[in-house]
Amino acid sequence: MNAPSPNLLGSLLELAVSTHSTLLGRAVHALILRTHDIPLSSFLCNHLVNMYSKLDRLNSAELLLSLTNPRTVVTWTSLISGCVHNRRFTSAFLHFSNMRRESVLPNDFTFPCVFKASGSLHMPFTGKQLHALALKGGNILDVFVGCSAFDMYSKTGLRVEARNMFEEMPHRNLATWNAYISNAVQDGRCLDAVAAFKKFLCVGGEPNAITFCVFLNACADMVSLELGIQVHGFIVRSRYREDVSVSNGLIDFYGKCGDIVSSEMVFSRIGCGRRNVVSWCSMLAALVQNHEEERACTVFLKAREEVEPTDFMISSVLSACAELGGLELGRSVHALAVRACVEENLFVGSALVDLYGKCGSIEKAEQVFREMPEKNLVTWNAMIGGYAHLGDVDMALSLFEEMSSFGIAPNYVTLVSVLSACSRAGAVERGLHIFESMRGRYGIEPGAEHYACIVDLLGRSGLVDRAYEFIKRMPILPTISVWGALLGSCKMHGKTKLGKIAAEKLFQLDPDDSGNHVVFSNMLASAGRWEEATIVRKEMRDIGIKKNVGYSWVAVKNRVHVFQAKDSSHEKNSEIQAMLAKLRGEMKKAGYVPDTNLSLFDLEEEEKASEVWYHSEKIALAFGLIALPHGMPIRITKNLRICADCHSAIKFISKIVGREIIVRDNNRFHHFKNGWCSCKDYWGLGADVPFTSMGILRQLVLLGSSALDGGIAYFLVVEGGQLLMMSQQGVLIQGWEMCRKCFMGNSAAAASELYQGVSSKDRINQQLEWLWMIQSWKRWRGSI
DNA sequence: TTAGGGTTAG
Repeated sequence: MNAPSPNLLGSLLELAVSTHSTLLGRAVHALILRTHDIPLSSFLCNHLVNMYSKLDRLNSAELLLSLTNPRTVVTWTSLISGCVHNRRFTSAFLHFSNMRRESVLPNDFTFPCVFKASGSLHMPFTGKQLHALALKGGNILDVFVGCSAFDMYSKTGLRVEARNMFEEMPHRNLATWNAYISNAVQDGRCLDAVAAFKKFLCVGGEPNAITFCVFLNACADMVSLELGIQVHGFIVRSRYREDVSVSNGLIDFYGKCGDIVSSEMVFSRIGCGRRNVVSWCSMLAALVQNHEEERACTVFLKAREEVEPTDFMISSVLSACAELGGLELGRSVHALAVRACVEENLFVGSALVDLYGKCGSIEKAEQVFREMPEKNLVTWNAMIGGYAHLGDVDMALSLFEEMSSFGIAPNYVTLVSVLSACSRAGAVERGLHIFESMRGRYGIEPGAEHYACIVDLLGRSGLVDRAYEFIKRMPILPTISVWGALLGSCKMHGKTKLGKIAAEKLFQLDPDDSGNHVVFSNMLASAGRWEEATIVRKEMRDIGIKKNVGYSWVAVKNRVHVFQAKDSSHEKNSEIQAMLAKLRGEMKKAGYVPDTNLSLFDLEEEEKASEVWYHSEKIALAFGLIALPHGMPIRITKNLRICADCHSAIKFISKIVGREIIVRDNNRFHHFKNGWCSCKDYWGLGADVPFTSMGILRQLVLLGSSALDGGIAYFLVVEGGQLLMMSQQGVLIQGWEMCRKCFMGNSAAAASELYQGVSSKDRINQQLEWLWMIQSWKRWRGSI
């Protein structure tokens, strides 16, 4: 056999790089060693160094470099560029200085790499030294070098140097202008970006896909829908009409401007064949940004049919889950993250901490937080927010201190969490102290959310009048949340007169919200002012505000059982009623008195007691007690807030039956155990907006814990009251029994059928999947 | 005849 030519081998190594295949790279390396004499030529060595460093196999690349003779600037630049490519900027500098130690001079290819490294590491002084070196060698005149130096100055915040660099450039090309516009946008100088774009067009420049994307970002940041629409028109007339990345930029732009309909239009225009993972992510992010979390989850499930999940996609959908309180879907997405090896990603990790914190699984949030190799402010905020959610002021404050000891400065969001933790825990003095030191100590101007926290803090602790005085002295206009906090406190402490003031402000600011009307009428009702309460209810009806219908549901085996108030339609109704009667007797003995304040009509006491007694969450709980094995926690979900009576009743029941009961309402989680609730009797005073429609109930995704064990996610989808199982690609698994068999390890055929729905890009991937499968099965068997 | 700049999503 003739030895393959160096050119052919070089091309094969390039192929290995472009397909991210270390396997191919190593195979070609082996072929080279078999067919070529040692020492290898510099040409082949350079290719090998490049291949290994691009594929992030730095040890191999360094070893190859040490064997290369002579080592030229090409050898070194191959290694350095690979480091930069894999964001190993410090290694890039290490090799750069090793190169200089061998007296090898950097060239026009080396400088862009090291400029990028210093820009990314925010090292302006190193950047300046490099600039001096590039001036001395004359490399700065090169358009690539000049552009990357300009980019470095922009990214390290040296605006004057950046501008000088741009103005002194002998040549500018499309990339230079793109870099200019992009940095202007990132710097918040959007008008400058627009001016540059116009100037670029004036000097006869022809924009490309990147120019459009970057420019659309400027439009989105200025929320200039009009300008963006003009650019859209421009794009439609250009040859970038069909360009996927430009379309993705448009989806993002419309999403940021709140025009979700246009985002969807652009998305659907791309079509199935051409849309890529970024298209899906942009669409997903646009929905999340516009608070369409349920649709975002649906889009995510559809995206899974076409593309492999990325860290971007997973973190976006996790934030949708967190907003919805969708612990089950969130857990299955966590499993996907493990499988996709992105669970350590900064954004994914932060989103997981946020999800578990918001869903009340604080131990899980702590675990993810502790295990994250890298944290940023968002991560810390998510964890502090988790403690705030629980009302654990001590943990929230100690983490806040710890964060400062790591040299991380808090921001607006951090202080909202810290203050809300104080208010939930009734830590009035500490809360006020932190609020007063916001400007001086942390340099943060208090915003509406901070004021709302303080109103809540004062009001909740009974200082309702002081809270009102505080509002009157506010330097900014009080928002819905500020008045909402006051109304809630008034209801809590029976301050009807002040409550009326707050309610009237709320009706002005947010006339369509049913929650405010409900809280107000309930406040009047609990003060015995039934006539006025009835008037508010009538007003609500007259202007067409309806109180949302409450549902509670509980999952038992492979079915979700949904209940409404006074529901008697369930097939086990007689057993449910018997259970309720039994509980009622035992609770009465334990000292339970029905809290009828929240039953909404002017009824006799006896009738009111029975109204609250038949709330949907109590019926769901009674059913759970009948249907779920003893010792198993009962998880109930409710689309509205849990009422005070049910909250008190479930505390009693948790002690009587010795069971853990977890109720997830539209606002938060309640973890009942031995007569106590994790919320410490606080569950927010927010509006009574249902967190989920019945639509999502059908889409509700549940997940058995076994799936998390092996990092394999199956979606259990509720459809028509039946639980169905779906693979990650959205393929329906026929028969729950088969899946069970598969986990029992009884049927290899069932397992392989299950796996038909899972795409395997190459054999290695498939083997890994099988490995996961076997491991999870072993772990599952070990646990029973 | 091997190495390079600007890049849409959170």
